[in-house]
Amino acid sequence: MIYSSELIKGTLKTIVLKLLEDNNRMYGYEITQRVKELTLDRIQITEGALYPTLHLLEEDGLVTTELEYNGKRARKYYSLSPEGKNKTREKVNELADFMNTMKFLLDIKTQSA
Amino acid sequence: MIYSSELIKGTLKTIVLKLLEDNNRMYGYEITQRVKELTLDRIQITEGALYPTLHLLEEDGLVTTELEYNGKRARKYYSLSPEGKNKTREKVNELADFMNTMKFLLDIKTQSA
DNA sequence: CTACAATGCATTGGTTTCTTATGTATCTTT
DNA sequence: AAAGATACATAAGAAACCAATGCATTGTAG
Repeated sequence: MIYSSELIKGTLKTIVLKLLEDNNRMYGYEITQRVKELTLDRIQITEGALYPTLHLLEEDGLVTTELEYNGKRARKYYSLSPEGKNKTREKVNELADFMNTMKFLLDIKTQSA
Repeated sequence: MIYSSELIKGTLKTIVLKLLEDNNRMYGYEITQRVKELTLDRIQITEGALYPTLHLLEEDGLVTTELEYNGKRARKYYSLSPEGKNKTREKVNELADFMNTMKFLLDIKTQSA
């Protein structure tokens, strides 16, 4: 099962922040592969979605970047800033809370009216 | 806590289908109120989001409608069609599966590389 | 050794989906 | 009588993602 793209909308930023929290620093392509691997191909982040998101996180001061070369090939490493770490906790908590609410909603069996 | 709107993106259709499955038939305004009530105000569906969604479900043949009058005030009741019932199961299962995956992703503590 | 796949960055145009605002009308409460 | 709640709906715009494309380097299969 590959999740319909609409489901992933709204969670991408949180996923990226969480991965950065766990891995200290990562580059873009690595993030797409890690997510694909961790979710057994169920979530496939496209580059057209990821790069704008990373750039936005940088603009917002949530991540810092370091450009490094592996031979001639450039890699842009992203790391959480202190604000980014706080934001990550916020977003993860919010998502966890949201999932509990949704779980409740989806389990409702009888109406009250 | 009121969830940031981006979180709700992509789940609205599933929420509506699930409510209709549980309640047999409902009208639009009732759906907004029921969701608000069930989620203790955490999820507030705006009418600008709900009505287009309901119309789309109808176009897709997932719901049928009956216009009824309570005095002079019209209410448009929505009910799941047989296809709508199948679709509801699909969407609910997909969302449940997605939430499990997200839960796993958010709990990851160490990197593999 | 050469073509193809994978790695790695990025942008652009378009679509979907939601938000905000507005509009109309009825019913209820103060 | 006014204000708020009920009940429908649409329109303009923004946000976020997708699909496609582009460029360049590195690894691999034939």
